Amino acid sequence: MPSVNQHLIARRLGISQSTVAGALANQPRFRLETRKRVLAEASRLGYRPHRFAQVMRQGRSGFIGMIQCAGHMQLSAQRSQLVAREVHGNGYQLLSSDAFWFGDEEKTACEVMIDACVEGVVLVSPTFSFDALRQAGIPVVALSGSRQPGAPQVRANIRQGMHDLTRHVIGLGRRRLALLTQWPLGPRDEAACYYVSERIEGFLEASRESGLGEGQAEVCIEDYSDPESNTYQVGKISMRKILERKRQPDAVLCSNDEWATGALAACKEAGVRVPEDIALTGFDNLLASGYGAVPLTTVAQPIEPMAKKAVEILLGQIRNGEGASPRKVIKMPCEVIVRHSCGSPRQEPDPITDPTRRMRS
Amino acid sequence: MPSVNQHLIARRLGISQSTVAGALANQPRFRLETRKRVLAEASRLGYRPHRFAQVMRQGRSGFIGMIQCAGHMQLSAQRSQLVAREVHGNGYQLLSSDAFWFGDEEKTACEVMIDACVEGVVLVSPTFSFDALRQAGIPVVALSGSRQPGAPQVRANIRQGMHDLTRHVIGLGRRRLALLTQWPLGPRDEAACYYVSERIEGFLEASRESGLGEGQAEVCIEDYSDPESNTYQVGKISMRKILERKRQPDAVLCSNDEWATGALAACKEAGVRVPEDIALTGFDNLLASGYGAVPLTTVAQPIEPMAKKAVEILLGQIRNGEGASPRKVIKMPCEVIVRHSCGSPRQEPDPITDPTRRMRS
DNA sequence: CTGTTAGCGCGTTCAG
DNA sequence: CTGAACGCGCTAACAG
Repeated sequence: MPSVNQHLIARRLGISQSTVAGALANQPRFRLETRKRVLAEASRLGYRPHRFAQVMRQGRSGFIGMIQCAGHMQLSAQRSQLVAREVHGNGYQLLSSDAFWFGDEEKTACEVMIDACVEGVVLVSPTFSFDALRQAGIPVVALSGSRQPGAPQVRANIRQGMHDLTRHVIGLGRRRLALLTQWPLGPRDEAACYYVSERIEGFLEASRESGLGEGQAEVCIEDYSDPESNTYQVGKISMRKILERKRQPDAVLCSNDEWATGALAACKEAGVRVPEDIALTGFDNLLASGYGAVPLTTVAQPIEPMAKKAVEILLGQIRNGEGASPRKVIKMPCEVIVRHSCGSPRQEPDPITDPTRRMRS
Repeated sequence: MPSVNQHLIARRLGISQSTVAGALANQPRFRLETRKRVLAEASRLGYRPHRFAQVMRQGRSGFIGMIQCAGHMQLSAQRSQLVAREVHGNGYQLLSSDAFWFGDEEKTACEVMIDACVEGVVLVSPTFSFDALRQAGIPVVALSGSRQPGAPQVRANIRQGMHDLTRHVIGLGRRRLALLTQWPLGPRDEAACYYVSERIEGFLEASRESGLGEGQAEVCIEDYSDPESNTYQVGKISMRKILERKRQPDAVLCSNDEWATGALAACKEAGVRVPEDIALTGFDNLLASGYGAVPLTTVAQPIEPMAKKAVEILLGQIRNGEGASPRKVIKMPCEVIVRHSCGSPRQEPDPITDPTRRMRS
């Protein structure tokens, strides 16, 4: 397709194609002058080697694939951007696609990758199993998302993040905590859904450590299965249910920032003040979270080091031929981002002297 | 690279490679039985044609490229998702990249596309000029973003959207309007920056139509050039400046939803109520905008028809060999989404009987 | 109806 | 030091 090829350069210089090939590869066996002439003519004509021909000849494509699930979510988008930078930094081209682009989800995405002869694939927040890739002998690494059979995974230490966040909230004097979370729609095996189960574990662990008793640390598992409604909406509806109760928590820990944003809206609607009446937290530290009506206290994942590590592992697999890390899981530490949605430290609220509780009828 | 090729199938069936090729292509000149046998053996061995070899032979790659600028922004991400679906629906593979992935911005992105022999490129919200593609003879279409020399563009009718929104706000009784907008950092020619100038025009036009006089429709052009700060932050800071004034507007129209969200936070900080004291609007109708503390009145672009149209035009260019639409601009209508941030219709506020003005000292 | 042959652009080997 | 020749996997024109 590129109209200017080695043959053309050769003809214009009155030499043979293979000489051009050798000169372009800077093989020392050619006279320096010849090499210079070839290079000059090549750049003058705007020569670019035909990648596809190179691939056919060399066997390796120089492509690394990236498949995201739900790249429209901000966190996923941030991750993929960092992966891309890392891939390019290592001299590869990136072929990216989104599983949601296709009707039949993961199947087509895998075929695209296989067809393009990618040397490896980074799965960004996968929600399906992409076993077809491994069966085709392509090295794979998962960056967050669900666990992939036989592939290493780099992910955040959700448990530690939730643990630290819970302790922070308790440290501010809150005593009736609720964790708002949701099982994913797909299969619920523990390994795949670590991001749910670790949130719960970290939450309960921190509560126990702080001496919170029965009913002081409640886990609310929402089973909201309408795939049409967006994440904010789910958070809003879930929070409404909590606000309808007789006895309300004084802190609600949401499983992500979108939920928390929706929950905030529900509070506002109901006349419940944040953080005075109820403390609210998110997870993931989205860009918007610091700039809403109530800046969110949340947990940040180390997305940059995570992306770096994932690509590093993949390249290791490609080079060492699968010899690197077989079924390893690398957990990287989260950090609590303190903003305004939990307020300042406060005493155990005295139900008699404290007039701030429950403004709604 | 794919270890199973036509040659292998041929050997196993005791026929020649070219027969296999013909049978796989379903050429009617072969016996039905032969074709069936070949197809069966092919699928049994998991044969997939080597795309790169096909490309070399046929000249066409079956790839369509997509370059986004700032794919981490939600609107851009939504657009690219729709483009992807459209591209696949037309039997092409999508090769996508983000100009921000590379250090040197557009240059590498173009090279990637050229190297991959894409047959055309959709530019999603481009902020640079991607002339290198056109120079390489690759058909291009821009979806929103800045105008590309010699390439058709599909974009929203920003002017009409802003016009309708302004009329809506005025219709609710607001009389001191401010439009908050910003010139992009790059070159400021009108054609490229229509999304700024059309906002201004639509705003002023609607104001004039409604009989608003001097000082009742103000355009505030922020020149905030710190590339580090995010969009929400810019909106917040810009709004703060307005709130510091002696005489404040009673409606602030922000140039996008992120700005409006940041502006909302600034109001909250300053004790200014939305919509009671100040009406606030956004633009783009992001997912979050309906679920914040104050659901945003905003303008929705018809992103789905836009994506469809852009791909349709590109395919036309590819097929008809540049003959389709040379330097056409297709504008598609926007729709005002009414939520809560402008409140209900109200009388001209009476400064004496109305106690709601300006709570801050 | 089937097989032989040529060549897409590149990199490598082997003669000269 | 240089060029001729080959083959990666595939398609298409042509010969049997």
